[in-house]
Amino acid sequence: MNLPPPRKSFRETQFELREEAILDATNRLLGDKGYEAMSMDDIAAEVGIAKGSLYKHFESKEALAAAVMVRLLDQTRAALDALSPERPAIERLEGLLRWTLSQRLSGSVPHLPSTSPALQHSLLTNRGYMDALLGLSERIGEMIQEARAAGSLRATLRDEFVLYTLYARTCDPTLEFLKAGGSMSDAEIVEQMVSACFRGLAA
Amino acid sequence: MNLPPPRKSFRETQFELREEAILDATNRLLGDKGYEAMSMDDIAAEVGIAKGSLYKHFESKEALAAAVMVRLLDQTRAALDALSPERPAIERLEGLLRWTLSQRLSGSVPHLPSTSPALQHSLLTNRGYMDALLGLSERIGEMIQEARAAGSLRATLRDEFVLYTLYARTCDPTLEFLKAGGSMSDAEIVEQMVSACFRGLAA
DNA sequence: GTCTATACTGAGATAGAC
DNA sequence: GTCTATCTCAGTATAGAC
Repeated sequence: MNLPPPRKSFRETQFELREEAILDATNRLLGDKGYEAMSMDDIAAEVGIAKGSLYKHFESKEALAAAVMVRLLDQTRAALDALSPERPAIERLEGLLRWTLSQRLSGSVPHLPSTSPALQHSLLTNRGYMDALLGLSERIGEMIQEARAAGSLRATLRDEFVLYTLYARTCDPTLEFLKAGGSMSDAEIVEQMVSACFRGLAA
Repeated sequence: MNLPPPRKSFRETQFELREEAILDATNRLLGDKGYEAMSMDDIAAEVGIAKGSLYKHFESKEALAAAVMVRLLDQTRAALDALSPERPAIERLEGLLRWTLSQRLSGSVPHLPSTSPALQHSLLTNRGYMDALLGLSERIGEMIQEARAAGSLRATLRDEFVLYTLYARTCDPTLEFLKAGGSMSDAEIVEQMVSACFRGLAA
């Protein structure tokens, strides 16, 4: 029943490429300066277009930021599905954390908009964002329950606590401090974070 | 050689009381809405004075926020000194984390200004703040080395990683999500955070 | 659909009377 | 030192020409 995809005109392709470029630029700036410090002028300058043109693609700064977050959540879900399902759930959770931390260290925006209460609030009322977030959370939740059933998670910790903790690690300021310090490589930072998260600080 | 403290006039006392009230109000608003969302109008309204009067006490919004942070760091240092020095260092570190998390859940501002890149930057160039932060970090660093010597810390984790992680837990968004969820008491949240931080998510 | 130019608003900071 | 009123500026969003 699937129709063949309609052939896209040159103009349409150009339009979509530019839209991707806008999302990329916003992602960088958002990860770098945070939501409020990032102005629409900044984005326009980074992309190399006029500020007014941005509003032909996204109706507001909030909508633009939401689109970036949705794209990130979708990519994360894809990365999660790519993890080999034969491995134990606890290892898949570790793999997921490793992937999200690497993304963050490469300059991506954190998965949780913890740096901006204003953005946080607007996202909570955004349909597309909430769908993506709940969809991803459901998948992670299944893995948590699987790990729980296998006895791989500390019994005293609640499922929701585990879920939030995994999300929270992607916006942990420890990442930025260590990266700014410069004495550890990205790979080393990721390994220490994963290790501390799952096995704790104490020996 | 110490002179007796000069007797304070009624006016001076009133002035200092008001200044404390301003710091208290700012602390609440900062913990609640974050730095950028908190306007000087908000603070003035919360204290019950005119906005212009704020500037007779603090020369700018940044200076006011810095004063709040310095007060918090000093209180933390006092709380740390109050921990009984006979207990093992690792337990004192846990006690410190427990104290800072409780403060945060009671509405205080987090120890790290992770919610605002702008504030973060201005604080890094603020003499009083940096002195307080470095002083406190030095004390915590000593406890970390003591715990390290006792073999109580995971060998693969660097000292600086442990230090940053302890600071970072006070601005962990997991706290707010769990508190907003309402299914856990403050005490339970603190215990899960401390447990997960030192002993990890995995069983 | 992209540009330049501009309207509008919120918020930090200041002036001047009392 | 506190108030009211105002200045100033940055930044979101829109208008209108091409």
